[in-house]
Amino acid sequence: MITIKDIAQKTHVSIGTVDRVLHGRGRVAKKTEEKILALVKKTGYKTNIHGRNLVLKKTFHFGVIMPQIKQDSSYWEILYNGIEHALADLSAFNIKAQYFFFDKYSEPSFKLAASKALKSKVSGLLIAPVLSDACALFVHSVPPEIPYVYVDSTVPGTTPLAYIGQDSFQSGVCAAKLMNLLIGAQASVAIIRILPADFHINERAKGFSSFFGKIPGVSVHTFDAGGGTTQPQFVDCIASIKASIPDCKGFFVTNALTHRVVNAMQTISGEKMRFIGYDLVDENRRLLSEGHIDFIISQKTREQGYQGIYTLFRHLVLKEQCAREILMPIEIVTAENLLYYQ
Amino acid sequence: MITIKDIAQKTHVSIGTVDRVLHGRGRVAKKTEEKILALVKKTGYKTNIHGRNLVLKKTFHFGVIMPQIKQDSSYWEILYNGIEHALADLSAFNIKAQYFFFDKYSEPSFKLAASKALKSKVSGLLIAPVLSDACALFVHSVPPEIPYVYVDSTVPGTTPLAYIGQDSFQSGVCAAKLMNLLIGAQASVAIIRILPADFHINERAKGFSSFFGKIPGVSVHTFDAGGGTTQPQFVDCIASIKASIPDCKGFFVTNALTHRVVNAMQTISGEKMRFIGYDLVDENRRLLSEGHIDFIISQKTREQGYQGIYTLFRHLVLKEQCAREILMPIEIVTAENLLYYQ
DNA sequence: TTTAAAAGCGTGAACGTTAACGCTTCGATA
DNA sequence: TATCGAAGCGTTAACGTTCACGCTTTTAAA
Repeated sequence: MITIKDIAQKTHVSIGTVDRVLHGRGRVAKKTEEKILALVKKTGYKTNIHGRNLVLKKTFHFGVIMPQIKQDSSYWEILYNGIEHALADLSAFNIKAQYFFFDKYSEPSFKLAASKALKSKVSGLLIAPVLSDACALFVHSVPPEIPYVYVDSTVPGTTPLAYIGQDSFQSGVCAAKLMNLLIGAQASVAIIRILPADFHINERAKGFSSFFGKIPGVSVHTFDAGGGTTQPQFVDCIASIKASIPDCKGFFVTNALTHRVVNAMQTISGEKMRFIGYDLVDENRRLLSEGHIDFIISQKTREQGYQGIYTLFRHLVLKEQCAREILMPIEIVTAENLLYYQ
Repeated sequence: MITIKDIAQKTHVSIGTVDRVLHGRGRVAKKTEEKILALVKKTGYKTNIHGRNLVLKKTFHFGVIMPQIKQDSSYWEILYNGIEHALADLSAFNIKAQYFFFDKYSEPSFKLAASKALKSKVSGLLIAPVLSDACALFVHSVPPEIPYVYVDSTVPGTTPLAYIGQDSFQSGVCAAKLMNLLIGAQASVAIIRILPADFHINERAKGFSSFFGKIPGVSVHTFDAGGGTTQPQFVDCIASIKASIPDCKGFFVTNALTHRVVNAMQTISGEKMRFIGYDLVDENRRLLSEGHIDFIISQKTREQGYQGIYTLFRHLVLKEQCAREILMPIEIVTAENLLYYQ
């Protein structure tokens, strides 16, 4: 392995000079600098991470700004687990994560969490920008030396270090293909959007509809339901939806609250219905394994958290380049392969 | 962070003594040793990986014993990619992999590769034991200080450090569920086992059959085809299979050679057939995206390679405990979500 | 020409761990 | 009573990198 010492010897300077060049700390003659950089390039010198970490023994503070873990049926716990897993894998390096949770239905709550994060002198940020407007405002106040990575969604007009997410539209297409297999070529199917509908929810619904646009025998109806209502109210809502399309054979629920729709449906009628929904939260897992949900589309939320932290690590600790966009596979989960997801 | 120096100071000995205790190099009084170990436990001392690696600057040689990359329609290239990816992620550590490829249809070839691996003084082995008998024989000659990890399959009666693989039976069950959706409740379906059939191939077929055992309307027929034959011969073979079950609506091919069956079928008749097969090799990807294959079951082969190397790393470099068995998810891939798999 | 500042570069200590080497002390054997 | 070896422990250099500090040389201003 080639070291700073090697570079120094071959260019007839000291390691201090090489170090200054490598870190752009100036105070080096142009000719010397060029000579050194040329050799660095030629030899493919890469700084030894152990030497560096030993002397820097610097603790990196990563700030994580995300919704409260228990929101969306504890969907966010999956992201949290992925983050913690990455931190464990990187325990050889001194990395500390500090969480700043917010209420995904409250912009002030986001602002509070975000400003707290900035104040605690983090060296990088991992953000789940579900409140995109508030987030856009916030990231413009983030100093340029602090990189931020988005998971789950992205925010137009901002410049994150990376975005790690999903192709929501295509996941809807994928769900539609499966639904088509389940209900056949002649039927009606309902899309349930749980309010408040965010970017993903709309994209998923669009993707789903677009697939059936090519299947003339199937008609798609889109409905909205209030996710925050009590279960009796929710049941009423679902009941009226069902009443409005008598030949409905399947439901596509565009977020993790799939289980609420299924449970509501079970109290309404014993009729066999097909359900496709999102995210492997506990209640959905149960209904899937018992055969009440047919398919769950999973977006590798855990992996998103893992990759998010790893991206910050690569950039800040290893000082490496990293991909600007990582799109996660659209995972199809059913009773028969559920066991091996987590 | 607590260091050896801290331990030494608090126990009133030198760092040399602490080091000897930590490495069991003896030459330490029992009382001193106990005192040190107690403090180590109490403080939760963990050796700093950077300090260690700096001084040891030891290069770890991992040996990889696996089939030739191009066998099974280049299936093994996927494993190879996963291995290389892990090595890249671990480039901060001095790890070199040396590959020992063998012909999966030749035991002597395996023996040759394996003995070469042993001779090159590797500190750990990653083995794809597709030739399980030859492998069983071999691993008994591996000195106990050299750990070995299995990927793809395992070998009964041996003691690997870990096994990273798949639940073949359940993947067959999963395939059957999808096939059932594709062909409906009244039909015949064929299982094609490509010879020579290995452990996985048989398990997949069994899992598939077991699912349809509960569906009286569907009859399952199992056939063997020679994978090594020329394409005209192969076409004849498939043609005779088709002729023997006139109401056959779907084919389940138990390995990566799915594309050969599909291609053969296309030359025989234009009739619409359903296909479910294994592994995302290039030719299968193409047929999947063009709609000629309905589903591909993928076993995260890439991830297996990655995890295999990472397990050796954790054990040899970090000296950490690791899981004895890692089972990969059974991934369902179809035209609509293919794009995001690699 | 003298003086001061700036440019350019080298030195050395520190980070935590490892392991070879060497120094005491003590009991046993000659 | 010497001599020897073993037991027990400490010392030290080395790994590669970083950066504060200080030294010499050049340049510019007085």
